[in-house]
Amino acid sequence: MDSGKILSLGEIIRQQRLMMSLTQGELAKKSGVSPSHLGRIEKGERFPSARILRRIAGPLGFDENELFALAGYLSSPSPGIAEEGASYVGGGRLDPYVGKVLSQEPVEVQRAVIGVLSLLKGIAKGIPQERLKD
Amino acid sequence: MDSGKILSLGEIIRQQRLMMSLTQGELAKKSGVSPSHLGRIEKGERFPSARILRRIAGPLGFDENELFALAGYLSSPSPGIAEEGASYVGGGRLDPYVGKVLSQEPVEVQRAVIGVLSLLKGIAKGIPQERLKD
DNA sequence: ATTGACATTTGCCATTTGGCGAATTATAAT
DNA sequence: ATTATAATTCGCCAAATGGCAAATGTCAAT
Repeated sequence: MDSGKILSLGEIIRQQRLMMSLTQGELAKKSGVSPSHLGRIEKGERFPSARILRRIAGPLGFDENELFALAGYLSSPSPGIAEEGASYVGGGRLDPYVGKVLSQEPVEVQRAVIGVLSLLKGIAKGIPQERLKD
Repeated sequence: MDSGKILSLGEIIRQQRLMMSLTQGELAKKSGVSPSHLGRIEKGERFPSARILRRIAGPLGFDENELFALAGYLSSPSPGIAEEGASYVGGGRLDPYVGKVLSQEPVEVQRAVIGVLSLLKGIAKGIPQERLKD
């Protein structure tokens, strides 16, 4: 292997598998992915889907986010944190009281509430601004 | 919308799109994903690959990790939101999606949600238990 | 009612993924 | 050298994804 060469995902996966002293067959057993598919992934003949990546991450000792980033499915983690900050620009933060009240409800109810809110927003859109002042 | 039903990924995506006041065509332009594919995803006729999720996450205001977790591609939700969720633990857990949607709203709207919740509870009280099972 | 613009859905098909089973290669034992 | 076993690769095809173009639905204006 050429040390100056950027490794493809398949090469990284093969390298890591060998580091873990696993054959393709053993990794297949541990991950539930077929040996032939693993071989093709390593050779670059197939590109693994997210479902496959998730299955091989554990046995290969990868963090899922890391492997998804290597595959190009996720942006690199540190910009993600920046984005997270940006995603709160509008309202900023969640009202603590609202969060507390909702967290005591089942998930179905929490999401139902969001559905109703969405509906109300749609309806509120159709109300002229003058009427809103009444 | 059936309040007793867990939302599918497609339903979440549609809901979020409507929350952002986007048509499928507008989201298509912003994300580079075809309108027909978006429609099928929302209707549950197709399941989005990781590549598609990555492209729609930004325009829909999702954190990538969060959307991947909703799709079942990643096992852990976004750590940031999980931490925030933990700080509101009053006995339950706040759904990450719900927390995200609400944190984008002004505080007045967030607190209006409590009224909506009370309303739903009041309505549920007035419905005989047999009717709730339908 | 019709018409036009816009939004959504559907038909179709090219491409890609993923697994079964067979073929080939590699390795160890004799 | 041969033989047996393990490991990897290859042929093939079903299933799923994703986009183009057409069809259908919705809504507002006339």
